[in-house]
Amino acid sequence: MAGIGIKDVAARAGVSVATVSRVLNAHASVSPAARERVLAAVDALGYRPNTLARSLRTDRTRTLGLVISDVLNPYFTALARSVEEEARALGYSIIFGNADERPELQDHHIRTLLDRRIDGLLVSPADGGSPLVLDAARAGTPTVFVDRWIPGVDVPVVRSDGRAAVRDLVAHLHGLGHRRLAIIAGPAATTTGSERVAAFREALAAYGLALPDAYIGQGDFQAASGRRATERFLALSEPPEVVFAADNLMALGALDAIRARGLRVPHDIALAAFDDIPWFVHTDPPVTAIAQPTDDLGRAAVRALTDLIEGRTPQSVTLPARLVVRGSCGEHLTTDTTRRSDA
Amino acid sequence: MAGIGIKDVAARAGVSVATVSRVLNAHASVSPAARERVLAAVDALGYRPNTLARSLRTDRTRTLGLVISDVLNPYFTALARSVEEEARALGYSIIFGNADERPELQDHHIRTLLDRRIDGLLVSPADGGSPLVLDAARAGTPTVFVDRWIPGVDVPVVRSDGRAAVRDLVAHLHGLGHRRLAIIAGPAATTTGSERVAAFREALAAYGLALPDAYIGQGDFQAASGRRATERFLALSEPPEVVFAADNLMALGALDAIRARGLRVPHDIALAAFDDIPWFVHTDPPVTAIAQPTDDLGRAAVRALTDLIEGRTPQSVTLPARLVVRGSCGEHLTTDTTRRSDA
DNA sequence: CCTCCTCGTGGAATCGATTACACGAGGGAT
DNA sequence: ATCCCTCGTGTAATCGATTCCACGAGGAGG
Repeated sequence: MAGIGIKDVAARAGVSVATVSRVLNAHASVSPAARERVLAAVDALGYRPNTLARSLRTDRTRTLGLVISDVLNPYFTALARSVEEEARALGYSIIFGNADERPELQDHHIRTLLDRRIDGLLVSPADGGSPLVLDAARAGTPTVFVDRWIPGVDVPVVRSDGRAAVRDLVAHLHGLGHRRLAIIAGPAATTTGSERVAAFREALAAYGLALPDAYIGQGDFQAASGRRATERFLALSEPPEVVFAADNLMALGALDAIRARGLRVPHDIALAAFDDIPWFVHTDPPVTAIAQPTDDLGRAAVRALTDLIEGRTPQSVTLPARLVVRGSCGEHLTTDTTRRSDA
Repeated sequence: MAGIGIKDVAARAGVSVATVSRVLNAHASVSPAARERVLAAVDALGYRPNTLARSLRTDRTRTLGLVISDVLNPYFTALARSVEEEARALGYSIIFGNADERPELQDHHIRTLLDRRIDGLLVSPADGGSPLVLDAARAGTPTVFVDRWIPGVDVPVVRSDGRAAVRDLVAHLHGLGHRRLAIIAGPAATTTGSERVAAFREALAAYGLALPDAYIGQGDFQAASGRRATERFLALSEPPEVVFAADNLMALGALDAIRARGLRVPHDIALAAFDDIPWFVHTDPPVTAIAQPTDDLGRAAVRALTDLIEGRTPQSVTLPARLVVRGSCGEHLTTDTTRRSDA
């Protein structure tokens, strides 16, 4: 029923299937007359090649898999969007998998992506040691890490370096008089989870400030964990003056917790976040954040992956993040650097 | 190289490929001994069936296509997440396409989804008359509309009805003394674009209020259009007292415009939005919004589609939306009905 | 005029699964 | 003992493309 095949086209055009295939793939030589008739037949029948059959034969799907950590996180959806856009421009399709920050769900998606014989894999690993990711990379599936990576795996990495921006942030906070600074970290098993803490600690050290364990909240990059960590901070006998959330969702959770406690930002406690999102302009108060060049990251990741697939030598890329000061840490000293929401 | 096939498994297990296939598909009768050896071989070789070949033969991919209007819109990502979750529970995979509210991009994705021979299509059409969607539905691809639909096409629709909630909203606004109410509409070509205006107009009529053309802003469900429409409202000689944005992104744009103008919500102008998102709790001020039961919509849509695919009779579903009052329209009278961000 | 190449073309193998059909062995009924 | 079913299994066709190889026609060069 729903089956117009290459044979039907061949019959209508009065040629063999080989010739039809050659026309469709701009292969070898085909006479203008035959090409004409084939194209006419394709058109008349509304023929579309069966990509399953094609891929089975050629062992290429022109499809990339992208496993993102959390679709509900605006940072990752922005990343996904730019990845898809660049891939489309390069003639590839993207199949997404949403790991929801759960390693087993990540593995599920990687498994089904590999089963679909994608040409390459783009991952921001939800944990440090997923055996499947490692297997995939070792087994020869072209793989690129984006945002997060797994140390010791020889795979290109596209990410942004937030250290300078974190230093700027700490300078800003110190300048406002804050001395007791806390962080809500991501999972230690993720690079972004541990690196941001390290960067924060280093930056504090430059001002002779320590980062006591009680001021390190353990989160999982999701809102609920940000709320829990913040509640714990607020219950301390000496609560921090500033909470720095390692991603935007945990910052949301922190706001929830602060609000539930009846406190005000920044008067009672200051807040800053990693990852900038359009809503931060309009929160109460506007949130000071570290912005990543999301679109560039997505583009670079796709380019690295297609380079790998097509036999060129891929480049790891590290782009700088930058601090965007708003009002959530106190007195707003600089000129307004807020972003428009469609920036 | 990267090719462990069913033949290899058969050879190692000392059986034919037919037997291997039967074991893997829990088909007909296989002796326990043979089954045992096959499973052992599968395990030892780390064999994974080639889904391309399988689908080519069986003409089923156990994959559904979901074309959403905009990945950057939290409403749609929440929908996508629940769709994927339910599909996974039912043994299906999802391939997403992001239309970015652009009909031609929507068609591109529908095209590639059909080329991939998905078993069914879930669409929230970006415009009213995409020929491809119609073709797909008519050509026999099981199709379900979600959120938005195209009138006159005989396809199940899963959506929510906001009329009651809009009436509640208008009652709330009227009760606060507002009389000049404006709306930022979505594209007229989308059902959600026109219906929300109609519901708003009806509700106003119940209070003897009119909806002049000048108070209908034409948006496209994206932030920039919300900003433009709001700027136009503010430039009127008699600006509205309330702006009701037909989706959350246009509400974001409206906030941008209001803020740029140096005005305050709700003191200078009130704001309400269709679609509730976690950030609305923390904006300045918290935004009164109409919440859709996103998770239920996603689940119902997948069930309707799989019913269609598997030969059961699918059900169209309409679920009610509900008003969530916060502070953005003025004096906060009711008890706090804000949502926690992980609700 | 004969040979040789090139060009356009078609036949058929192939990718890796599923599945209709055939077949032999074994058990129960008569 | 004979017949017939059932059960487990293998052989081979098939899905819809791509692509190697062979082949005939026609032009160029000797």
